[in-house]
Amino acid sequence: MENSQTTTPHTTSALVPQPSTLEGHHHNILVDDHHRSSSSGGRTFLKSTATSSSSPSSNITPTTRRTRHRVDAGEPRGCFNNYYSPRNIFQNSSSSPISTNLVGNSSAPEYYFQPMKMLSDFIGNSHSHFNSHNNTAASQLLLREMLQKKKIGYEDDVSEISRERENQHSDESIGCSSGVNNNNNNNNNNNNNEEIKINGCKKRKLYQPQRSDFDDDQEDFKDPDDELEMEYKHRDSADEDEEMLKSPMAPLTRQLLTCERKQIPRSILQSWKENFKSTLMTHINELVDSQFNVLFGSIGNSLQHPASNSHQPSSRQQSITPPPSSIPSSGPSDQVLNKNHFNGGGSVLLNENDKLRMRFYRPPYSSALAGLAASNNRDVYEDDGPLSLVVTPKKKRHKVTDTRLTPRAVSRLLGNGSTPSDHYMESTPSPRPQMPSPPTSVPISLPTSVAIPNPSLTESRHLFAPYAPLFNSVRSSLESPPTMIPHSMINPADYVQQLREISAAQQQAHRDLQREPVHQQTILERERGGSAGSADSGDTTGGSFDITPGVVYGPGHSSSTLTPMHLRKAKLMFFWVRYPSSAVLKMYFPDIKFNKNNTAQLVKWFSNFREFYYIQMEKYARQALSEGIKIAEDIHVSTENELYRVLNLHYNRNNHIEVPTNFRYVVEQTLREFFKAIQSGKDAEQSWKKAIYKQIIARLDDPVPEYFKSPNFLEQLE
DNA sequence: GGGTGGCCTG
DNA sequence: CAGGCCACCC
Repeated sequence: MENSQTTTPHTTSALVPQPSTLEGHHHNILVDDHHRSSSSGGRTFLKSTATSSSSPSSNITPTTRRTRHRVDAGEPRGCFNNYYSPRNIFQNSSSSPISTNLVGNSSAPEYYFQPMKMLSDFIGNSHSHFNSHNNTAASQLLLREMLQKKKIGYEDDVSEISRERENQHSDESIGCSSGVNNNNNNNNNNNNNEEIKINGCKKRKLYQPQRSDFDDDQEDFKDPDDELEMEYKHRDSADEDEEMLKSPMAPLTRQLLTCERKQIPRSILQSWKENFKSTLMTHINELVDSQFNVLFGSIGNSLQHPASNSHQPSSRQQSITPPPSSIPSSGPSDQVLNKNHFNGGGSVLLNENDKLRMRFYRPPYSSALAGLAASNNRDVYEDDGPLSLVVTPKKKRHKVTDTRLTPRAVSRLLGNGSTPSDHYMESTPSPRPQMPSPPTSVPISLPTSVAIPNPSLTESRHLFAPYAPLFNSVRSSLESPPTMIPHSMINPADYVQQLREISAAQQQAHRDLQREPVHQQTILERERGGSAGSADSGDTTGGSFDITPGVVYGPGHSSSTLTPMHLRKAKLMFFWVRYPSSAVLKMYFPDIKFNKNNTAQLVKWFSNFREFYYIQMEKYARQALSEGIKIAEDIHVSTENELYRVLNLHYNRNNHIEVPTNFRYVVEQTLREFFKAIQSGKDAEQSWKKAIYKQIIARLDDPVPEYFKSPNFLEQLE
């Protein structure tokens, strides 16, 4: 089939833009850019009215309004906008929280996430701790607790505090107003809403099960508040060992230390030890205090003392830290904070390992605290619709994955088995550069683009085990024995957490049961539990399941989690079907235990695939038109065409399979249809694409090969 | 009213 | 890719 069409090179090139051709036509090349930048091919509803877009001869009807005129869902007002561009394609990469996952995925697994829990424990413990020792006034306790929670919120983003302040500045008098008036630079209008709008979104996430705040944090490495992270890490790193040895969990601590020693220069450890004992508690207390003060400061001094007093029964530190204004309060911790203040500033104290960890490890503190604070605030301020300043933890997007880099590729990158500490590059959107992998024992991470599962990282190991050789290999080389010390504990910061957690384990029980790391058994039960168990209950505030969506106990066990591998598979399926029904999809993912959410997710994937597909179609159709093609039949798509390559790159990036020949035909037909529609000016109509979608494209679906149903298929994808 | 699919946005 | 929204369909 191809032959017939490709036989006439000149024709082909003329029709479907090919690189070489494009160069010749400067004009054409620009088309993309115009579209890209103006996001308009013709009508831009959003951005500009009559963008200068030089778009081809085709009319550009400046439809100024952005109102949705769609006659039919989806078939919009012909928006020519939003051509996908590399930028669009990669745009998320920088913000992808996935990077975190990588760590877990490759070898660090669930351990990695414990810090979050520990953090929560820590916090919780602190609370109870305080409370238990101060029964003086119930009211005070309550208030204190509230405050503390709030504080925690602040703490969450130490670095963000300033930001928060700016935002919430208006209400220094947090007391009553904090929850009400503040928070909202963003949500001024939302105060009245029952539902909390987060960044304009008030609905729960459909695909990403609601995750506890903690979990959320775990995943995201990338919070805006890097500084904060730095601060905490730093602070912690500066201190910790000895205390640990004396703690109840000494044995564990020792283990950790041992581990650490392997990585860290002795000298560093020594210094840590020396500093640790004297500073550990101080840091902790100060941390708490400073946060308290932040709150108190805004609320009023009157509360300050009681709080601080109640604080530490042991009264290790009574010092009252400076008011909010000087957030980084005085004291050791402050110094650290200041030092870290940034971008390298803190590096002074860091050795390579530290740095590494800093990248890999996301201190539970920040986000976790924020999350906790948020949740707590809800409790406390039940009546207040709006949440306190701290609240609105930004929703993190959990992109299932980016399969640009195959596991194999990763393994190649890994080479010796050490990790490509790609996190250094995590902000780089581009395809993973091959980084020499620093020999690190610490959290090993894979490039963010490596498939990491969705939220449910905790189970990544299990998830991938059956499928990806890569992961197995990685694990074999990198993964520690079962007894492996949690990576999370490697970082001194974690020690603190751990301490707190253990020492106060009992007290927190009431609160974070739901946050508990889910035991596999539990998970399994949940999954079996049917609807409830599945990540469905998105509504529930806690939606805890998402955390560990699906655990694969081994081949043959189904999971409710769609992994990057599944995504890859879905993309490949797109070569056959553009409009698969959910029923069909379910058939082809026998290893998935479907529920409402993951079904929707899968369907959404195809929707996204189509979107990309159609965007490309329109784009190239217009190019063809601009190149002077008069007859749709003159358009031929060969496997060499740029369009084809782009599509292949998108759906079959690593050439996992040979693209079915029919796909080329489908592409060609689609392109022609778009071309004809544009040529005839139909694109001026509201839903001009709809006809193409339904009458043409949807009918070109082919049956997906049976082998896609094979449980081994994913493995074959590597 | 639920399901579906497209558009827009991040 | 995901979230949200919306319009359509049944």
